[in-house]
Amino acid sequence: MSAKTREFTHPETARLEMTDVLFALSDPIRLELVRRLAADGPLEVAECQPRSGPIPKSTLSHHVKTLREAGVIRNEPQGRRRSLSLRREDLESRFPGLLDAVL
Amino acid sequence: MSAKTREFTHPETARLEMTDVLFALSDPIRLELVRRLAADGPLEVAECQPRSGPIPKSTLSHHVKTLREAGVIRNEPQGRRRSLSLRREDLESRFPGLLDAVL
DNA sequence: GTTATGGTTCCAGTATCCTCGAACCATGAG
DNA sequence: CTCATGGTTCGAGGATACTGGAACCATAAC
Repeated sequence: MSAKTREFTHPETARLEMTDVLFALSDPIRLELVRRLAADGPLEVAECQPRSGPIPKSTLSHHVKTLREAGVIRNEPQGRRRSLSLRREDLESRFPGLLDAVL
Repeated sequence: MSAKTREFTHPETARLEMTDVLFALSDPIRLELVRRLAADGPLEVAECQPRSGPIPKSTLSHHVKTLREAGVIRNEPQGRRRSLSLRREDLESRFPGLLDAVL
């Protein structure tokens, strides 16, 4: 019940940079991850393995971090696991149409 | 009058990769260049200097090349100069809405 | 408490990219 | 032809990103 689990920092919607978002989406693994989040809703990190084959969890964690820091996804602790979700509304309000064009 | 000037290779519309396009657009200098092309129409390379301050022409040429190889812009010889233009229709047909969302 | 698990962090190695000067190239002007 | 110009290409240095193993951390289960 103690909340020792670190809450990650997420950039505010108003401060999202288009170049950062585009860069985060320009990697095949990350783009696939985002598309799956868009289709299947919130997922745990372990469920985000690319179809092309499993990658080490440290690598996956790195890509998740890149997407989070760019403001594309949210990473929230949920018990022992973590819930990844797409920041749909935030992205839509800041960069209208961008996410739809990418998905 | 001889056409010794090299024609650059431009990727076919059908073969444009979304990750390549997103990556090409994820650099501030290149994004600004694309936006100017969208607003002002075809430009020469020398006219594409960023407002933040002039950069060496070799650097600028490198960014132009990145955009061309990703299929974002066209680079055609025009006399002694070169004409840069946005591949609007190609991008629109391959990735509908993407360019509009970025501009 | 002990253990197993989902996930992050640290670190090093490799690869890729950005930058920029220098050399080069083709064209148009004189 | 000679020269100036717009632009590319080459090469090297530095910065940044991707990958992956190992250590670590907090939680849930036992």
